[in-house]
Amino acid sequence: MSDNKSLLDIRKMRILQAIVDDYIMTASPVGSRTVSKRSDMGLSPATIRNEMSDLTELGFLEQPHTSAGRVPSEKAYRLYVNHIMDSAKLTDDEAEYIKRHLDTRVHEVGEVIRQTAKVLSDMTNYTSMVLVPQLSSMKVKRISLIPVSDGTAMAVVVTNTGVTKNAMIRIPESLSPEDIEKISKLITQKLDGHRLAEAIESVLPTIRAEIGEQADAVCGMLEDIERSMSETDVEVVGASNILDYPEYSDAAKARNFLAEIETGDYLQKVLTDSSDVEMTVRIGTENENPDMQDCSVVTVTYKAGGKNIGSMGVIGPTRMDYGKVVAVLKYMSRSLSDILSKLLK
Amino acid sequence: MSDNKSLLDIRKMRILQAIVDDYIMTASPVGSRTVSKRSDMGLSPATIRNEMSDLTELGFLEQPHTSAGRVPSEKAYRLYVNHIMDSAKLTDDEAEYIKRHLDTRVHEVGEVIRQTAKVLSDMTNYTSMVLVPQLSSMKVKRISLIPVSDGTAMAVVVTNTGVTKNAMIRIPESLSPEDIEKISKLITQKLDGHRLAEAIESVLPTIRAEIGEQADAVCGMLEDIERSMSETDVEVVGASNILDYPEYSDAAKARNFLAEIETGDYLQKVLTDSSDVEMTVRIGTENENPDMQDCSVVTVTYKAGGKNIGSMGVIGPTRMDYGKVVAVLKYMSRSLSDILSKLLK
DNA sequence: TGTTAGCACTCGAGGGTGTCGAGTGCTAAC
DNA sequence: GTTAGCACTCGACACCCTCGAGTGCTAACA
Repeated sequence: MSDNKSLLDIRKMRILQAIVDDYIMTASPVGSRTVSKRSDMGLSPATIRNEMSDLTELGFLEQPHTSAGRVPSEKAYRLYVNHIMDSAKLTDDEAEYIKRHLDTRVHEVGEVIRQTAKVLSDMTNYTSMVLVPQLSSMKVKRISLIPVSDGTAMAVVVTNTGVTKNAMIRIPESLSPEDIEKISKLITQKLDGHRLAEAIESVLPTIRAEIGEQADAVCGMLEDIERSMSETDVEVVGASNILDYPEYSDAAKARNFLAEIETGDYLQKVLTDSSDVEMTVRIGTENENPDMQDCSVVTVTYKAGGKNIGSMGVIGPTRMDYGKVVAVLKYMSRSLSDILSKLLK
Repeated sequence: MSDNKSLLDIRKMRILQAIVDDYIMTASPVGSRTVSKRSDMGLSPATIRNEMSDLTELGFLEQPHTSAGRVPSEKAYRLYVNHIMDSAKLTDDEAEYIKRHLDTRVHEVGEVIRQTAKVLSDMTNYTSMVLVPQLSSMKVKRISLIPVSDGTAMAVVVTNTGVTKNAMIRIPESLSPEDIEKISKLITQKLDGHRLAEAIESVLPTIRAEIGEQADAVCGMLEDIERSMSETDVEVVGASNILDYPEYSDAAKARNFLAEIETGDYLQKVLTDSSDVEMTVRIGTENENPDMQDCSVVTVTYKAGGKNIGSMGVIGPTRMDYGKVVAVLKYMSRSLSDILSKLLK
């Protein structure tokens, strides 16, 4: 892939960039005349045509039909993202906008995540998604069990970073509220400072030793808790934005896209798969999901206390403004990381 | 409005019904020939035409242009819903489908609500919404406070019906976990069996008397809790279904509609406004929201233990299949009420 | 050798025209 | 009161034409 760069001389690169830039703005095929005028390289359309012909042969451009302009191929976007795109700086206005709308006084993680998704979508006018920080990687500080009715209780897990999550779990009907409180204290004490998944295995024997008879019940409860803790939540905003782009003016296509967004399965998969890579860009068919193969997904991670705890991303047409999206995402990643680091102490 | 019935003789009614039925299916203007054939009244198209002309004059039909068929007006839908529509029975298959997909073994309210919304949307192919049972009308059984970090705690409210809700609240930094536990027990004891809103007023003085110094803090906490308990959650499923209907083939229109659905504000308003009326139907411009004025919203309430605790509804084009929607909603209302009544004991 | 002007060619978009068919309203006859 | 007949309307659709943007090729130029 990095061969691409050496394959193309500077001029071809500049022409390709001009074409991609133009196509990103207009969504209609770009002709040699336009490139000649727009790119201040002082070349005539004829020359540009020759170069464009080469670029087409090399697979960077595609021709919808003989006498239309050229359209960038996925390969071109890939090259653009990897080598050409000058990771645009945000304008002062944009940075200002983000600052103003990410309310740092908010004291709840969920609220911060929602705000982040909103800002991300508003800034880019694409669909945004933010993975809610995942507990499984954090250390447990407290697990509280609250009796709800005979047979069910709510478990609230608090991590050392202050992120919380709760789950309804089934409990043996025989347990009294007092029993539950006892168990609650016991498991908090045993799990404190451990990661939930690994702690369960190492700690269970101890628990079993201490409270013989109810051990099985506790064991089941911990498994319930672990299961629901490992469920990931995604905050999605701006799904309807996709209808602003002509590539989705076909109702059936838009429908498939939106239905996929609505279930969230693919988004969740992308975000969790990308949650340890600082930045990923999936262009068109690089998405496994068929309904997503003419859009692109860009993700970045965010941290708290120097450690990756989640990721977020933007979904738009393949012809998205990669420069802006990357700039916004990087900036937002830093902002969110700062806020969370403070919030979670 | 009920005059309408007397205004129209039986034959006009039957013709109108035939037109509405046909238009609901096809979404294209209905001509006299079609009515003549479809409705087995043995009348020639010419006769039908005379009647249709009258119906147009009376405001029940509209003519897109001179030589198209007629389209039902909102007034016609209103009449249809109020008087004509035979509140269709579900087919056995449909009832079976609902039974199969509403898993009665699920033991968590939230999950039941999500399932309900899903089934509702799948059955009708419109957008569905279900209001999560509201706590404010229920009696508190327990309020647990769980320390999360200095300055914040999570409050979990459990009602006598077993519905739970939690909220992050701010607490004075000076409170130790032990203090919090004490307060937690105190307010549970004081509020047990009362409705949250009214209890706060009546109980606060007692609390104030018992724990002088921290009373203000507790007071603030209770207000925080009350505020977030009165927030209503709505589960929405099938927003993208609207793109299946030609009336939303215009991207801009679809966009507005979906954006409105996405914020959920209007849906929430409709559901809460309707949460004490067994069934409501809002047709077209009967919706206050401009973006919703060419769709209809039908809602029903659901109960637990004989008492209304929430509502749910379906949103679709004005030309929706009211008969089916009403039948499904009524059936689902009973099903959900049954499930919740058992679940919440 | 790289660049450019010129030119014939292609093809979609858009506008105009004509036909077709569904539908109407009116009138007169049953 | 119902119906057949008829002239009329109007959108949908197919067809044709023109226009313009764009191409590829060739030959001339620096």
